[in-house]
Amino acid sequence: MNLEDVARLAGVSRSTVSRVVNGDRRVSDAARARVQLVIKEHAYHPNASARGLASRRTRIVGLVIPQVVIESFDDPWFPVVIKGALGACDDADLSMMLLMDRSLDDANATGLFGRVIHGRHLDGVVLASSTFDNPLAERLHAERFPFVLIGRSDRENWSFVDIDNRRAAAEAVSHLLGHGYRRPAMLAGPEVVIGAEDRLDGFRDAVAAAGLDGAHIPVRHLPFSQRSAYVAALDLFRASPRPDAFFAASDAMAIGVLQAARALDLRVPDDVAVMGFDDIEEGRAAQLDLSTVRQPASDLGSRAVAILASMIADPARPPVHEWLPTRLVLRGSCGCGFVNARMVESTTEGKRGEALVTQSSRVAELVAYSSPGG
Amino acid sequence: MNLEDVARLAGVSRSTVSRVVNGDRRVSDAARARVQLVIKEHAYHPNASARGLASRRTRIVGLVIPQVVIESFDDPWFPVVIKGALGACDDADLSMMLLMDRSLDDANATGLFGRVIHGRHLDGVVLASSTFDNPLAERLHAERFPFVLIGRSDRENWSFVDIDNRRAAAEAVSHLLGHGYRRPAMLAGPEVVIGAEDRLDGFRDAVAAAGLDGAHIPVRHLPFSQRSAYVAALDLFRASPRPDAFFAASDAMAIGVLQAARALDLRVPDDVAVMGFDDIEEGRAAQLDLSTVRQPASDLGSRAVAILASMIADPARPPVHEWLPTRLVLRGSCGCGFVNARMVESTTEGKRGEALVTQSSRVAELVAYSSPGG
DNA sequence: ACTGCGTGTGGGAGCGCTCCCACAGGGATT
DNA sequence: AATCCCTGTGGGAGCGCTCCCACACGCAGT
Repeated sequence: MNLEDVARLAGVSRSTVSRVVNGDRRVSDAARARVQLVIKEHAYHPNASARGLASRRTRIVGLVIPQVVIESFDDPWFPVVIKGALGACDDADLSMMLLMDRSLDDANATGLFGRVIHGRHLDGVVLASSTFDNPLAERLHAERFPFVLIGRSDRENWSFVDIDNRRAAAEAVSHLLGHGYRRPAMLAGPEVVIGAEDRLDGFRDAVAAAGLDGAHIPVRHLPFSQRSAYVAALDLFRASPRPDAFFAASDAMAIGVLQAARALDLRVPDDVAVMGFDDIEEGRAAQLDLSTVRQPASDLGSRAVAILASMIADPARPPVHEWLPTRLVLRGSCGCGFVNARMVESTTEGKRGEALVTQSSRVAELVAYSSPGG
Repeated sequence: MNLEDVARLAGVSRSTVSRVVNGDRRVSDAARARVQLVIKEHAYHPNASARGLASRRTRIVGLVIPQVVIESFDDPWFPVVIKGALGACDDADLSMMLLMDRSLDDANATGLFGRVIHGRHLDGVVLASSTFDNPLAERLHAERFPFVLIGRSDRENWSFVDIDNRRAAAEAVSHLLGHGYRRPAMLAGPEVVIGAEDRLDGFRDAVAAAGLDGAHIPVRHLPFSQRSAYVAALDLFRASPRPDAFFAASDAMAIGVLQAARALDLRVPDDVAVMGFDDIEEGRAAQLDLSTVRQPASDLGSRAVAILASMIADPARPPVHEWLPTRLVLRGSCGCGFVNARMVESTTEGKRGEALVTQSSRVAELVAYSSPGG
């Protein structure tokens, strides 16, 4: 069953069928009705390859998974991004191809870069790897291949979606320090990841704003995993002076800190307070009572795809920089529970008013707080 | 840059270039060398759409994510399957498209089934949804579209890869009951999932083998999530008689049981023993000390793709039923820790000697065990 | 009547491959 | 010397679409 067959059965030309299939309005109602009937009765579906060949559009977009994520797939952040991206693809009538970073690194012809990008398998890609050094994006840009980053970039003409990591982190840490803790420590992510460094900068902003001397504050750069954080926290807990508040760059890491605290019989938040980042499902378990920063991982994926779709539709489109809102979620581990404060939530809007989701900000109503540490 | 251009530059015909590109051996060394040089110098890559149109092969396979998984993406099992599948695609020079189950359910022409399957976007699909009722597989089979299931099926002519859930579960529960617990309970998965029911059957096998009366043993059908298990376990702990051993159909559920035990100040494994299934990364954290059944999730994904690739290459190929090995991983929560037994591991080979991975079986050396429950 | 324009329709020429068939030339077989 | 096969090569005919151009037709403006 192909276009020609449908045309014959409907008593029209190939062109007319093509117009009906592609939603061209310049078709008479009578012809359209006949064609649609034939299409439905014979379950006709246009051949993707033929379409791709003729139109130079495959309607497939790629989602590139960074090597870091593939290695430790226990980070629940990425699956949620995938889910969001997949939903947006569905809405835009696109298909989504999953690609591994390393396949694209390959400078040779044999790698996926050649086969997939040069072979015009895809119309564009979403890159979830927002590292400072990004040779893949560099190359895509050089070849004028449409792409969107998840995670900001300094390059003005690259499109991205991101959250304001620095501001969100600063806000969270300011809240943490507001409970009176004086010896904060940070478990930061890998140094090459922009978002991780932004969270560290936000941490430093808050530390400075609290009037603490940043010079002696411990900061550890680690993979985004529970295990690495567990080990690092154990180590820091044995140091002197012992930290009384931890800011972790991800919830998985924060859970590692909680485990380390439990292993050493330290009470949370009495002996040590913990603030995470992400608001993953596991962290929401009642017993952990983990305070954290909620980020819209699913929206990050879906907005990236939506922007990519618009770039593909209009290559002349100027680059888009979209900031999504985060939200401080206060449970007990930051000290709110300890001081018997009322559970509060406050909100960080997306930067520069570009936020798509707007949420009303509830003012914190802390009943009282005291300094547990020193 | 296309085939024709390469041919002209190399001084050969289009056909010869095509042969070189596709690894046809019937080309002289001289001609091959010249063509390869031109290809390399001009970074030529065959156009995927044109190839697909002419050869009726896209070299893209789909991985269908079940609706259940997409909804609760906190189950770390599936990302690992994806990772394995992606690796196998890379090896076989295939691309992988991610699809949602619901898109395919759509009986209408507009759904992905029409666009992707009928539109010949794909050469085949891997279905990770191994439910008893599987209309999607039914339809694919009816249309002679290549597919492989992850999870067994009763249909003889459908290919699948799976683990022997029943035997692995029976072995795990037998071990658990071997420590002397007399009031086991099971937190089973959703009733529609074949693998979940197999684990339940294995549980019942072990219960019967231990001479216990299965009639009064609590079994709860739940989603594969930590939270649902937490709630169910709390409930069961309040019943009388209180269970003294839990078998959970997944590690996430087992962790929910551990949390419930902690919430009620029950000691593990003194007051209650717990056995999980999956051996996910989180479950390996030292403090949880969770005994479980390790399953090769990554291999499940990669083998499914490999089998699919062979089916695509040879459509006449008889269906493949492949069983991968599991392994009982004994930590403390099953009672081994409690009774001060030596840490042991034993192995379940894949059924019928079809196992790809063979591991030597270490004989359990339990020093002693006693019945904590009564 | 001639021109102009907007709408609906048809047909040709690709898009860049693969696959089949034809055929040249050299060596082995009759 | 004629025949056969085997290897290496070239060219034609698609694959099933999209896109462009041509053109018929009706209706207003001159």
